[in-house]
Amino acid sequence: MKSDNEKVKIDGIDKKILRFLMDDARKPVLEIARNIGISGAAIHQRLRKLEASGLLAGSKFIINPKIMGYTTMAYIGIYLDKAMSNPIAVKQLEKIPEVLECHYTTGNWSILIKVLCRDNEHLMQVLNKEIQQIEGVSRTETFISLAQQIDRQITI
Amino acid sequence: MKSDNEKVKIDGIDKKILRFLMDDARKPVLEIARNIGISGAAIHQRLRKLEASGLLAGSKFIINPKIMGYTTMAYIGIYLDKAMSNPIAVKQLEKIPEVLECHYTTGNWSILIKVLCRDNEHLMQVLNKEIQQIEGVSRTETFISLAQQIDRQITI
DNA sequence: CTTGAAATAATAGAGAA
DNA sequence: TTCTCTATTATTTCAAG
Repeated sequence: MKSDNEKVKIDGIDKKILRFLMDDARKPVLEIARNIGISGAAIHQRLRKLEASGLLAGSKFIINPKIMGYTTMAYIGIYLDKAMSNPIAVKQLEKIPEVLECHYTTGNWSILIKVLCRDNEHLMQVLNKEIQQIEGVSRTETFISLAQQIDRQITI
Repeated sequence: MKSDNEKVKIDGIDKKILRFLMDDARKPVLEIARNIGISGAAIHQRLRKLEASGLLAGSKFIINPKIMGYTTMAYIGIYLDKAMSNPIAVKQLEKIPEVLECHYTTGNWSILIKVLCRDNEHLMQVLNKEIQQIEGVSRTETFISLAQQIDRQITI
């Protein structure tokens, strides 16, 4: 694994491989091989290299939260008291399963989080009974995502 | 595929399978089978059911943008003129590859987007030469993510 | 859900362009 | 180096119980 900020050079074949797998992590290597016209072993070797470079950070099954009854997504900007250190707050946020992302941000807030809840009532409970209860949280601003209209990774 | 808001019932075995695959989409079904003590074919059958239910929305290879030289992530709140319809703006945003997410939100802004850029200068260019140039965009507020401290999917 | 068989894929090693 | 070819092992997938 290279140091996290070191750029890696990838060629057109690498890009083709990555585009296939970013779209479907379970696509068989041999199928990709047939598509782009080199041997499966070559793809395999390239994938090992890409993995060693740190560029490949694993793979995930994507599940549709709506089917599980989770239909309310929101961003919440959190103001922390000066005395409250960010890492301690993050540790508390980690314990709340509805918190999917947490960013240490410039601007108004100390922290910006993304939460996923079943409905607005559930969101209200998470806000009042979980997030507001964290010591050092002084105020929050909530933005409900009525629709997520774009969702993608970096373009290769 | 069930209608998008219909809940699906999954049992403990489904949950175990999903937890494995949400963490590593390429984990062999037989390996999961050995882990949880049922046959590979049973897992296969369950996965087909979960896929048919719409709960499984595919799989993705995750790539580490830092290794590609993309180190600046930011959220941008966008104010739209009343005359500007959201779908038209979204169509323009889709053309900007640095825009990874786009949410139609309640609250101050009409739109909240997530962008990924190489550095702050690149972010500035995307802001000034791409986003601000979209017709109907009156003002923006940018929040740079200094660190993403949590990043996960819904807990099963 | 299981078994068992057939088709397909992953992977390692040797050697050529 | 990066590829191809080949052989071995492992996995996927299907049909039947």
